[in-house]
Amino acid sequence: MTNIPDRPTLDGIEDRWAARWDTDGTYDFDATAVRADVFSIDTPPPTVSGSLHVGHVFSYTHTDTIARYQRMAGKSVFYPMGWDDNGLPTERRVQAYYGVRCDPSVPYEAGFEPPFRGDPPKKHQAIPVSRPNFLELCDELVEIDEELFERLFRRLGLSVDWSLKYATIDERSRRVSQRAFLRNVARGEAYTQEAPTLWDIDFRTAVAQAEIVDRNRPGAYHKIAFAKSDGSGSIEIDTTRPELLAACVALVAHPDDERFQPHFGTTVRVPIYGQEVEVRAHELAQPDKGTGIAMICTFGDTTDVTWWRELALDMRVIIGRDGRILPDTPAGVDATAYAEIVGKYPNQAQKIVVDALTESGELIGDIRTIDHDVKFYERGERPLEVVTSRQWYIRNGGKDTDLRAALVGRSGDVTWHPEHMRHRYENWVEGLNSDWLVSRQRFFGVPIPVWYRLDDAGEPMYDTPLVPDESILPIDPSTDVPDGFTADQRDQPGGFAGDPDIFDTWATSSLTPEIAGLWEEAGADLFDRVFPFDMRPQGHDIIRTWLFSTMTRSHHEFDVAPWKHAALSGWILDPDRKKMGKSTGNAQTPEGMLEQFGTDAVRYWSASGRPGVDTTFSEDQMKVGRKLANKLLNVSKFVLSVEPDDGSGVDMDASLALTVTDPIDRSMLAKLDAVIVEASTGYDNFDYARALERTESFFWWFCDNYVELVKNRAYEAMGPDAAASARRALREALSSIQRLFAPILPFATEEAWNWWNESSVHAQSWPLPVGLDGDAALIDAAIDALTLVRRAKSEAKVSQRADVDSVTITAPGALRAALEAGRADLAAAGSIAEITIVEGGAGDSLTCDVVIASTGAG
RNA sequence: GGGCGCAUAGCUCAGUUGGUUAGAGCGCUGCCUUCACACGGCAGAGGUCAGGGGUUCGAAUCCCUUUGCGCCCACCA
Repeated sequence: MTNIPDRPTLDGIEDRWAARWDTDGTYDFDATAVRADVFSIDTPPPTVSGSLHVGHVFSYTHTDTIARYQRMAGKSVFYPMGWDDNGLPTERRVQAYYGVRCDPSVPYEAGFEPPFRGDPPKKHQAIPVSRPNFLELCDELVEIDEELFERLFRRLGLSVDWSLKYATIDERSRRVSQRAFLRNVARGEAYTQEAPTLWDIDFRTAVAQAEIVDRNRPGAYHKIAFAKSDGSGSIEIDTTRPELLAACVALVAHPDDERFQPHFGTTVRVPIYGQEVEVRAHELAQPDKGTGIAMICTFGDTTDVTWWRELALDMRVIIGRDGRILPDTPAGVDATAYAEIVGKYPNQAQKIVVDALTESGELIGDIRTIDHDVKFYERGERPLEVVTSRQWYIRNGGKDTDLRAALVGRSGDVTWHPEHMRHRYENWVEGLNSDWLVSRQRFFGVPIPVWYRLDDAGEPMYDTPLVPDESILPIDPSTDVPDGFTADQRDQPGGFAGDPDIFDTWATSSLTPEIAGLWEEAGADLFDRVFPFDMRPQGHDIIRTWLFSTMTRSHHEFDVAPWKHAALSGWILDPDRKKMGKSTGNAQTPEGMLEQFGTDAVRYWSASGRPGVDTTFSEDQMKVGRKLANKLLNVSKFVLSVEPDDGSGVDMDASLALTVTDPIDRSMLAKLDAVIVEASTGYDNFDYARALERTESFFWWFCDNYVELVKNRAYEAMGPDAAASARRALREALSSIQRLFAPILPFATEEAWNWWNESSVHAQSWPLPVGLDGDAALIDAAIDALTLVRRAKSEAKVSQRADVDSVTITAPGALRAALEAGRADLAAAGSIAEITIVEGGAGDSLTCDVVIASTGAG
């Protein structure tokens, strides 16, 4: 029955069992299961640019433990994997990998060969390639990356059903993304608008509020005098951006500020450039900032946008989409002065303007350097500018208090793990101030599936976009032609034009439940079996992006939250408690860690990080995990090496209650029952760490105490019935222990399980309490006594095997019965010739007087 | 400025409705090559539970407060 190696080992078990699970389909989803029998997971699709890092291993392990538990608890687990491969990260990686850049004006070249495949030299000048060629290279590279990712995730033992794979750029994702968007358009939840937006000048694309981060940068206050137009003196303002003087359209102070009330409605002359601008009043102006009066430029920051809109000001645009000063002189601005800064970047223009101000005497006092926060695109390298452009938006409550309140309320549809993460979501939604900008002026992404009629002047008619029928999705409006038009009408007056933009990656990944669940896909009946999903696992850093955007789409489309539970993972911290960075040591790459410690050891470390809690990277914890996995193999070997019914004549198929007769064994099983309940409760609450802690704690106690105590009896030192009780209890406990550890240590448990079983441990049912009427506390007395005997031997510096002539245990009455029950086991475990139990002491404390045999004491 | 979290042994962390003497692992010290395991076992040392105040018969746990650390958001002329 058993097939136990002489020397159990963890080496090589990953490859062996991962391959076996794959061929056996151990983790296949049962697509016929009804909703009530399904546990569905909205797996985070990792960005496939670059490489996987320790954080991936950490958080994906958390999800996998829950998936494995739910599977064993009887659910058909829908656990797909997706790759987030569309969008800017891939474009950047393609540029760096092949040494190219996308230039839509370049014609397509069939059979194009990039100058490099990996690691172009640093000084290499990127060569321009056509958009279709660029997209081909994107497809090529993501395929390479995705293979790498899949290999690592398999090595990590994720119990994913790999047949449920998707990529956010694949045809299905494009179709789902476009379908959902078109429905948003039809219901008025998506709209297009020309407006000032934050703009990255390097990537030349608009960015959304959720992708903006503050970075602290040095800046400087410049005090500048604006002469009153009527010659009655001047007004001084402080600005950090003097280079925008040419874009100045007004000054603004608070309406209650008595210093400036006399000036409201009057005009001043802008230094150097000469345009006349009005002094205005607005509550957003802060009397205690700078000189209390600010210049408004179109546009220096988002406050300027607010003032420009609410005060109905003129526009003087000077910064272009590439971040350089535009060639055309704005109205009212001195052309000669303006020519000095044309074509410069803002920092270059600033020097020129400051020099001119210094020369003219309009720069007052010294420039005062400061550190201040500046808005950046989270992937960007230069500060964002505000640029006016036409963009698509999806309503998310940023401009609509009712919708905002509804989306805040959706938080209540979800159980958060840990609970306090709810606040992150609610705070973010409550603080929104704009709708969700979903269009991007980039290349590798899902095309926005609309066209525009062109009027007789060739101008697009944006208010009435032409939309495709859902049945032909996905489309690419740059090559597909709308109904009622012919290809030669493209970009012709009276014809049509395709929308040139793509969706931001979040606009597609906000639909992962719909993509993975085959929402509205032809012939599929999956969606109703999995939606709303049971679980959304993700990092807490992307609550404002992925979690919120998924919620928004589901709210619009289904009027329900897309999942029942949100499980938020923490960060990985360096051992010095700083953010995990590049460090030395091969163990800090996922591959190196898995190689050095073994998968189960790394998973053990991951699972010891409690949900939502930042966790220190700890090789020590991985060593402990390896020790645990090793111990599991060895104790399994021991338990299984004691044949269950070896010549005893005892019926091992009889009920547990009939075979397990010894109160000590029943006591152990009662403890195990409690652990099973606690571990199950932990997993039910998405707290794998608690389940692990309870299981592990019991396991070490089981090995160190119970096994040592009953070992001799199991060897049949006290007769067949006594042995049968111990053997049966040992096997019962082993079976439960292997299953309890299976979600955390899938490889070691599978290895040991297969020594005595035919099928995978991961296909077994989750252990249930056996419910024998054992007294969990009973065994503690015997173990306390055993510990005292061990201590006596340790202090006498003799072997634990040394013979003991006699032990006199002094214990209060309440414990004496318990000691009697364990008396024989204790004598055998401690090699004790004679045990005397006498009345004494109080509570549950006992003392031992140990007389070690003189012979053999050394 | 608003919100959230954290603070327990040298280190990493448990300690779920308040309940005897605050636990584990690592590290450290000593002992034991023992018939599951030397990738081992046994034992030991080590803590004013961040500080202060309060509630209670009883507080690491509940309340108030101070300090320190971290995160999110807002403001950024």
